[in-house]
Amino acid sequence: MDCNCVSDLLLTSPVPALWAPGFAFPDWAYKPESSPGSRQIQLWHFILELLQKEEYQSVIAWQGDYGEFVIKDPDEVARLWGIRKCKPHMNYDKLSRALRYYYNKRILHKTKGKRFTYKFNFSKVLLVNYPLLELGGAPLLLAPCPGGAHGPDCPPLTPETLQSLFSSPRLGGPPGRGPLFERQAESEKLRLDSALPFLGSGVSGYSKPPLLAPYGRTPPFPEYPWNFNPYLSGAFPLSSSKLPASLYSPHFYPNPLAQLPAPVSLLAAEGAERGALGPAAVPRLCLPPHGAALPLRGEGHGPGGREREALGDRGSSPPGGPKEDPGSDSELEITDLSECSSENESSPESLELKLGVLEGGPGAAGGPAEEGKSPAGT
DNA sequence: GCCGGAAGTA
DNA sequence: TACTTCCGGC
Repeated sequence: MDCNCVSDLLLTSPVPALWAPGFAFPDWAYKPESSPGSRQIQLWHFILELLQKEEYQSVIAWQGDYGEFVIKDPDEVARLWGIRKCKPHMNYDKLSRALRYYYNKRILHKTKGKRFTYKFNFSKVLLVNYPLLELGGAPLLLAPCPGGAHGPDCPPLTPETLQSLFSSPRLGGPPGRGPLFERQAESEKLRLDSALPFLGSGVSGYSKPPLLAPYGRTPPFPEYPWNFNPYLSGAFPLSSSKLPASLYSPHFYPNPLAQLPAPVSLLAAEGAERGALGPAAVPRLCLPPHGAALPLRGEGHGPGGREREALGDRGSSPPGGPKEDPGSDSELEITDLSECSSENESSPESLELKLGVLEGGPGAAGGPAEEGKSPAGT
């Protein structure tokens, strides 16, 4: 059965890189065709998309530790996921089951004690998709740290370094050549998991930076090193709309899996995943230290809410309203499950959801999130 | 709410 | 393969 949902629209949209503390997901992370093992949108991609969109702040948002997010409105997230997948009967129970399958894959894990709160294992996400950063000929990565140092001895990769890897300050530079490509020295190696403590198992010695005042999508930029706010939607030092095109060019993000011997890629991913292999067994990604501190982060975002019939009451604007979003970087549109085939027995009028600014921005169509939702709680 | 087994689906 | 659906148990 065909599903003629709007997912295609959404998925082929140029979604900008989104945040990770000190790291931005390249746009391939949001493309179904980049989804490992599947041509369809994967749930974690979808979650990232929502997290990236400002208009869904009241539905799902980054919170707590790096990589951690809270589903403020489980029903709404489930509804959106159902729309995307043409599963009108989707609910949070089912969605959460899918999320739980990510536990074993180490893509996600649950933040215990916090309702509706999960945490991304970015190392897995990254390495599965991008096990080896092929640096246009520059020998890179997956090599032992200088001096044979491994593990804790390996200089950590700082957010700044990661930032530099995926941003291109040289706006006039040759396309497809970010700072990463300027690093030619063999000693320049990248090691993701030591620098991004939220990566890996989720258990690390990383101590949380001081909390900031309640954060919003308007970041207190000065508070962040390299102008980076992990809580900004699509947080990136530069507004995504201002990011150099080269940042998203396929040249900049070749698919290493297509270029590398499978064993190497697999080993990298596997090593990062398990973290159990000895250092000699698993090539590590290393880069020299930059000495930059981890970005501070904000906290204290107000609770969202959840009270909505699965496909019924939608409505108004999210708290703060889906404002005009002239700078919106994606052209997402979720319209109607009626376009789904057989499975969709919902009333056509029950679903009309606009994401992003396909035409006139989210405000034009009314955001999916509602006003005055009560805090999630049951 | 959360977990994970089991069976089914595309 | 990546969920979806259902469900018993905690």
